[in-house]
Amino acid sequence: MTAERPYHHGGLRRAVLDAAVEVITEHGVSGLGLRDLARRVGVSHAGPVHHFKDKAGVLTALATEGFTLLAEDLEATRTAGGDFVEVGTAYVRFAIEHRAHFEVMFRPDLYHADDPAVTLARDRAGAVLAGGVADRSDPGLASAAAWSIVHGFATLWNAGALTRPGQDPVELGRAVAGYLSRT
Amino acid sequence: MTAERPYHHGGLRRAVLDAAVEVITEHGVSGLGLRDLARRVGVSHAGPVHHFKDKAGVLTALATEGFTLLAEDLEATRTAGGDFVEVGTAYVRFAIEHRAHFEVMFRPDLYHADDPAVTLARDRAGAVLAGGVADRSDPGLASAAAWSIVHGFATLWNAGALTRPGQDPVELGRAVAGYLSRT
DNA sequence: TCGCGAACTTTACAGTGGCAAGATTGCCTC
DNA sequence: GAGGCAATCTTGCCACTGTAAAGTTCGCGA
Repeated sequence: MTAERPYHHGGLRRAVLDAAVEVITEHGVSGLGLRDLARRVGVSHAGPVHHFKDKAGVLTALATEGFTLLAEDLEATRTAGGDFVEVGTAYVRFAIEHRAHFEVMFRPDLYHADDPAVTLARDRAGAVLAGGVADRSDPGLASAAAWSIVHGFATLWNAGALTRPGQDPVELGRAVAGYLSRT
Repeated sequence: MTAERPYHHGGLRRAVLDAAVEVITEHGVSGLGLRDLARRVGVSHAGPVHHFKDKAGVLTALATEGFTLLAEDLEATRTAGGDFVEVGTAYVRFAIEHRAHFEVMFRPDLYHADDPAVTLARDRAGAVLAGGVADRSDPGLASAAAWSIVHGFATLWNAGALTRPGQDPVELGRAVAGYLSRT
């Protein structure tokens, strides 16, 4: 014991973000506290401020990270030759595996939504989503429908509104997404 | 002036709920404060406690009210002979017109989700949603898909992720819901 | 008329987010 | 190696929040 922690933490930023993910996954974003995060990481209550400025700053960083991860996931399945159902399934998988990130990403009232980094990441993810629909008559509408069905499924599942006993949510999501492509 | 307010407010419960809707609509549920609500209504900061017990109690009441209103809307359009697209459109309309209620309803970490009144109202709304699908092969899956697409559209719209210049969201929602019924 | 319970107020306390000023450290330059 | 500088972290503070407990006012039925 007596692991005298050094004055400089080293990876404070990363540690705070990880702790935030843990808290949000367990208690929801409403249970997030800046001081509590600092305690978990073993740092004084104002430690994180230097890296994030705000509580909203922490969530901004989380949202940015989330959109970036999502964009990478979607781009990967797309370039691997995946059709809409595959990309939609990847969307659902992301929402379930990165529940904390996902929850923050679509609550722009919680973070600095006009931050350059986050808007960039969001646009990148949006571009993949918009470009993957087959309907040529009204691409905007078709992509809205596609986004809606996978996003709705993911949201409802994470809110606990869709629980089906003993069913894998990702496979269920794939089946739901499949409903749209039978056109 | 000097409208000496009486010791007893009279309709405190209703007034607090209305104020909460106003605050959430403007600043999101993260901007909601119990003391702020009391101030807006013109009552001491502990006034609302007697009616709601908690801050979560206020949100529980709001969620209950929301699910009840939604159930009534959906039942009405159903009994008026509406098909899935009509019921789905009603769902979207509700989410947009009662944005504050809708935002709270699907954030069970914010309120007492196991409260008897709210579970009752939620089940009632759920029953209407589950019973309105045409697909006989797998009704559960079909209703999940139906719920997902309208819920996703409503959520994304309210989050500001789907803005189309000068388009009526309800009509857009109807078009999106229509994508699913072309089976 | 009286009293009882519901509705509201007052007071108090622990905890929160944000800010300012100070302490500590690694690093870069000479 | 020595000195200085900027990044990093701490301490102390303030206004504010939610919640609990005890006191005050009022409507209403016996």
